[in-house]
Amino acid sequence: MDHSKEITIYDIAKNLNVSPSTVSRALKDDPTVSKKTRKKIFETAAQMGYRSNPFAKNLRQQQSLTIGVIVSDLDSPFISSVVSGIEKAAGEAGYGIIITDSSQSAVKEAANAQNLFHRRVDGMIASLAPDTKDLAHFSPFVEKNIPVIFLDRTSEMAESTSVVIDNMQTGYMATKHLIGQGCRRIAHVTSDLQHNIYALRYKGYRDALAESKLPFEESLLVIAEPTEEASEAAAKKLMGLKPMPDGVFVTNDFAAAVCIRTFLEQGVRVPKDIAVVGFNNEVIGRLIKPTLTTVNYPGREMGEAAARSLVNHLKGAGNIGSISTMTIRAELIVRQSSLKK
Amino acid sequence: MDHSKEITIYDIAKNLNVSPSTVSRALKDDPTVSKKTRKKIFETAAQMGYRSNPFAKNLRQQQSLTIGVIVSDLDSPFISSVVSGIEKAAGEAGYGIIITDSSQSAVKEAANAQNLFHRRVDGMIASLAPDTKDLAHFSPFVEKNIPVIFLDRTSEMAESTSVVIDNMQTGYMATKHLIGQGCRRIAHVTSDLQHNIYALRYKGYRDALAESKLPFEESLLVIAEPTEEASEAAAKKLMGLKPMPDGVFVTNDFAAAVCIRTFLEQGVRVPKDIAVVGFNNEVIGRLIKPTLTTVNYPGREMGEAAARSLVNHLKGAGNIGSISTMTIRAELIVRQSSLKK
DNA sequence: GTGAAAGCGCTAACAA
DNA sequence: TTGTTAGCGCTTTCAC
Repeated sequence: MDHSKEITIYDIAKNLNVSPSTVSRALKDDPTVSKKTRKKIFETAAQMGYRSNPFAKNLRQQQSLTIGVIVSDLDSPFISSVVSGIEKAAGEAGYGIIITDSSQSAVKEAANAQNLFHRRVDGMIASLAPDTKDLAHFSPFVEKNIPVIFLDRTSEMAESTSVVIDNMQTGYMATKHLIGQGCRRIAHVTSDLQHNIYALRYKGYRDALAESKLPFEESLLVIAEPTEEASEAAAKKLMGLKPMPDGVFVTNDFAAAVCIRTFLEQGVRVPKDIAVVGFNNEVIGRLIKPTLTTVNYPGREMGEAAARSLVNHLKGAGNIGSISTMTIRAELIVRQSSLKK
Repeated sequence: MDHSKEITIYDIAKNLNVSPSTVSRALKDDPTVSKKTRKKIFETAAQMGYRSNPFAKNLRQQQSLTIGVIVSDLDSPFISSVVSGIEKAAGEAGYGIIITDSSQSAVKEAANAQNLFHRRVDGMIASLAPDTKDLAHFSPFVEKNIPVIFLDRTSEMAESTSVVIDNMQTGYMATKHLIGQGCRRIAHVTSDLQHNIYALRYKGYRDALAESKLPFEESLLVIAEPTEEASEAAAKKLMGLKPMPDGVFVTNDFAAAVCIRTFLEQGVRVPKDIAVVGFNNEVIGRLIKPTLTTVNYPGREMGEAAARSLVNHLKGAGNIGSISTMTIRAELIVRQSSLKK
């Protein structure tokens, strides 16, 4: 397509009356090349407008300096902060990232995995789709010894490195906080418990209740996808319970915000009648009234941690699976929506 | 690193007693290869676990099937929806995307451009950093005839294809709406007017005022970056004006939300005392009280449009610059914050 | 319908 | 310190 010819190391070599290998070496700042020639080569390279050809390099070295990323929904605040962290850490290490979005579909996830496999990424970071059941689409990577790091949404099956937060701990922490505020009848609005991140948060919630000898009934557990409609329905369901719960732990900020809005519309006061804790520390939490107590889920840090660990591994530390799970600290951010005292 | 050997077309060829060229042809479904051998080759390729080597292919064909993307802040709702649109359209056309984030810095943007240039992307999509003044870092692409599409944040200097919304029109539309609601003294909170997207919205605002013969004074124009502090300060500034404005057009939803919160805290009623229109249609707009009237800025569509147009061009339609600007329709979403009637 | 052979640009033995 | 050479895996012209 472009007709301005590409400069190669051969052109530089000819121009300077040295051999291509010398140029190649010089360009890598190899000290076996004399300082003087190195300098000369650098200069003419720049002046001739040389750019190295990564394809030739990759072909030779069998590596792409590229990391494949699969996420479930790029267009979400949490994921985009994760990706931004990955991009940062990978970029600093000289790696590029190829991003694919599974749109929450296991089928598309598998297609993306295949695609990235064929593009010969050096490593993978994946956040699984909600409905991903088996990990067969990652086995080509395993066979070829291409490291895969799972992030946030992992699978128990995965015998691999993953970066997660301590979901159980966060569930426990959030519930404990509500108990500390005097709540005695605490509900839990969450998503599909098949998924381990939700199952673990649920377990933390139950543990906290049990520890404080507070009762649990099935009706206090509401499963609702974090859509506007479902969250509104969930809130109404809670209001219908007798007696009404005096606290609720919602595993998503957006859903929590919708719940609060619904409560207020019906004259239920927050936090006085019902205290609310959300999850994710999204920006909305600071803007609604009352401001939202939430769990800060450090997406950026998680992305950075995943990428850094992948790169370290790639750069030949070589100790596969030396760490199998990295747990990033999540913290409770207390705001108005949960403060009864 | 991986010891399980890679299968090449030579292995397949040997296995089947045909020549590598036949295999190469067959794998591309070239009809000059007999149907029978084609089928056999496909089967053994699959069975042997062959994957084509994109580096060799790229080296031969001088193209990477990759699009470089530069954004100013990946971790923002608008940008992430843009990227998600790019990913979708590019992926459908068989292109991968390499994403880089300039963190709003012109310097980093230039570094990213260089990086992508060296990675030999086939095309580029860029959303400029706020402080990017000159476009020198894109000239290597121009010289090599690599198409660059600018998105959203463009530059007048750019003699290239760009995808934008009609910013002037949105400014006009938003202001006109406020006028229609009976506002007579309308303020404008926006960012650095050096940047054309803000300059154009401002012009639209002024045009609407002029058309309705409404007065404008300098004090009605408040420049504030969309941070929490600056937006709060902006709101306070407006409340201090005498007489106080009865309407305000804020060029960012988050900033608008902070303004509303600040107004309400000081006992200023929205929309009764002051009507508010935001910009971007972010999710917060639906959750705050009152819900926020805003301009819907279709990030996903813009990303898709940019990628599709780039890919078309790449696939050899070849008509460089046949379209120089694609304008995507933006629309006003009316909610409570602006309804005086 | 199929094969032989050259070459894309680079790196890394090995030689000098 | 520098040069020679082979080869990474693929495509494509030209020949058969």
